[in-house]
Amino acid sequence: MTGKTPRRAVTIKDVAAAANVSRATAARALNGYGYAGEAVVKRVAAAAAQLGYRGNRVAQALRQGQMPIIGFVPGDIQNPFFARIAHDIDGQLRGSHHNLIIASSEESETQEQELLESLRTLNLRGLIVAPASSGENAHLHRLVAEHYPLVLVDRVVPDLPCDTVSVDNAGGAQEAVTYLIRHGHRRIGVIHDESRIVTAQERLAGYRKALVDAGLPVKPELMVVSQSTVEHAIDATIRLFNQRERPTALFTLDSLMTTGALLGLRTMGLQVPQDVSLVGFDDFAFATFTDPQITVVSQPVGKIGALAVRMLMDRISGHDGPPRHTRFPTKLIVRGSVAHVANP
Amino acid sequence: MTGKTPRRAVTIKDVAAAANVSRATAARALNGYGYAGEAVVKRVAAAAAQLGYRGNRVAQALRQGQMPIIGFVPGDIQNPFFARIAHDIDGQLRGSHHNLIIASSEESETQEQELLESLRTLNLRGLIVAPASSGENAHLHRLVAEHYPLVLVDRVVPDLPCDTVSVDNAGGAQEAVTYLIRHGHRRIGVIHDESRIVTAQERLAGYRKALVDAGLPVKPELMVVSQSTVEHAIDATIRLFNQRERPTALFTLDSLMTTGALLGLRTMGLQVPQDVSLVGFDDFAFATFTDPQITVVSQPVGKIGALAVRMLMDRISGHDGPPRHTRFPTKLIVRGSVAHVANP
DNA sequence: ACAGCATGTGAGATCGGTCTCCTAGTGGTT
DNA sequence: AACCACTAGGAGACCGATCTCACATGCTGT
Repeated sequence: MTGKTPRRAVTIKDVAAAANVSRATAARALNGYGYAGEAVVKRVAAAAAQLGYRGNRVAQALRQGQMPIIGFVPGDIQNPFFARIAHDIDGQLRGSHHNLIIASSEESETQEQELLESLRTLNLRGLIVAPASSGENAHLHRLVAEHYPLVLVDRVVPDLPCDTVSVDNAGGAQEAVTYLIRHGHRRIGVIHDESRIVTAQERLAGYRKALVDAGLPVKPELMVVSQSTVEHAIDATIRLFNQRERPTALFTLDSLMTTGALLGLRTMGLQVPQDVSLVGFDDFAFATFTDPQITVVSQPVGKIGALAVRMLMDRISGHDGPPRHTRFPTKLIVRGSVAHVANP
Repeated sequence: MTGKTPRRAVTIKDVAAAANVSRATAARALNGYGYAGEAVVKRVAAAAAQLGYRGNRVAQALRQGQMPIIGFVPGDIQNPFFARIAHDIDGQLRGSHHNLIIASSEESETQEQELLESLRTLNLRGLIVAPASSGENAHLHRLVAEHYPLVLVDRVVPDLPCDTVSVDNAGGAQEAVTYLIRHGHRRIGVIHDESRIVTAQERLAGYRKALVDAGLPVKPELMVVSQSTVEHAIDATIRLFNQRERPTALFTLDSLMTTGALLGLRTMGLQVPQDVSLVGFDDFAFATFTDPQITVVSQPVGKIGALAVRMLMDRISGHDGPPRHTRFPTKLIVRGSVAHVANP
């Protein structure tokens, strides 16, 4: 060990020289295409093994026009929902000799744009994106226009002609709120975020529809805005329940907000479900951990990543049909956080 | 829209042609090195903007020998601890024009090997790894021997000469168990995994040391093995507490096991801290969520990723000193899950 | 007027593979 | 003996960007 080996990788040229053949022949022998004599194949393989040849995927990618990599741009990798999807994508990809590159947009539109731009120039095979915004999204439209393989997960952008995998947010929310109404609740609060994010919009729409269908008024004072973090949700909950006429029930739009609501209610000394009934969108590990356990709208998280990959691979291998949209149904999981209230 | 635009990217050749200069000049104008006339620079810039030129990072990478990407190989991206670190790495990397590629080893040694092999051939700038095993790790040794920039996080491999960022697992565990001993506990159970993973080994060593230092026996029947999942930890807890002479306290080696222990104890009808005192390694969102809140050994998670990136960047930019090892101290966060017991 | 220098630009090599095209040798057929 | 089919392997183009080198200006100083 002389200490500083300047780390020069073994190239196919080295292998060819060692096996005493040309680069072309070495490549043929290693990759098993075209004609290659048995003796030569053996010699080349031996030389490659001996030198520890590993090929250079960058060079291969340049020649072939793309990298055997697909990109995933979630809203936030720390969100267990996206972590799970990332995990599933990774699993589904394994074996197809593709790597996964994860780059979180941190729910920032501009960051998302930069990331997509950056990933595009890497010549990835395709992208799976959960767009941070439902707004303009010119960058996504551009990708689609270029026929760049793209699948949207969780968040659907209206009018963007590409494959999507999502869940029935409106339906799930509607079911949850209807369930509360059936238990006699009339003043049902909701914590939602500013709803640049499509899923939040859809869930809020479901909340509205449930009320309207039941002939109940949609009251602005029952709808408080919060960012999707535990801390902000705590504040929002306290604001909501500090009103003169309190809600008797609360619906939260994602698991972080559900957590925040729970903590906020506890801070205020309000008991679930005696004082307040609670239903949250999105099941989460600790919903069964509390006392009482929380009633939630659960999404089939485990199916989303796998299906997205299948759709993407389909596109990559040339499928050129019209955009396909899959919406998984949600399921109301009844636990113990909702109580009946009497109506005067 | 004819429908099928075969997506041919704009190359520098196109830009050069449009600006009526040579490729070399176009490159100079765009990258601002060497001489370039003002008028030409403008013309080229205009042409590039007009055509939507974006450069091809694969080609650049081939020419320059490496990709502006660093890789992160965590044990499990679904583990909030690693998700947080991934998030921090990403943040720290942003602005230095590097992308992050995350590829989870799923705690499998062979998968880790394949991933590293695969990432190596992508000519990444460097790697941040949390090795799945403390065993042989020939693949890691090979990387180090090749002077491939490598930083280990969370899990230190003995004798591997590379930079590491970890926490004081032994010390933290020792502090936790000593804390239990001071509260009068003599039969202290521990749930640990098979400990291929270094952190688990170190934490278990801390448990042992605390007992030995206090002159207490280390009893095998108080140490149960469980995989690091909630489900397995529930089983392990039940096994542990089904013994004739029950432990009065329990120490768990990570947050998933703490969760499992809590659920297991609840199933058995045992109250924390009245029947059993509990301390967990690693703080987690829901430790403050339970009643009582859980006393834990917390790690400075937020510092690990950022420091790892700084160390890695340092190596990438040529630093060639001896391996540096940072161990962050842990902190015992006292909440309400430990009670005093009287000793006969 | 001409050397000497700073400046601007193009031709072509290069990175490490892949792949097309071409040549050469072998064996079989007529 | 002439021809063809087929196998084996080499030469060199190519992917897209960068960079060295050479060349062509125009300007200054003597």
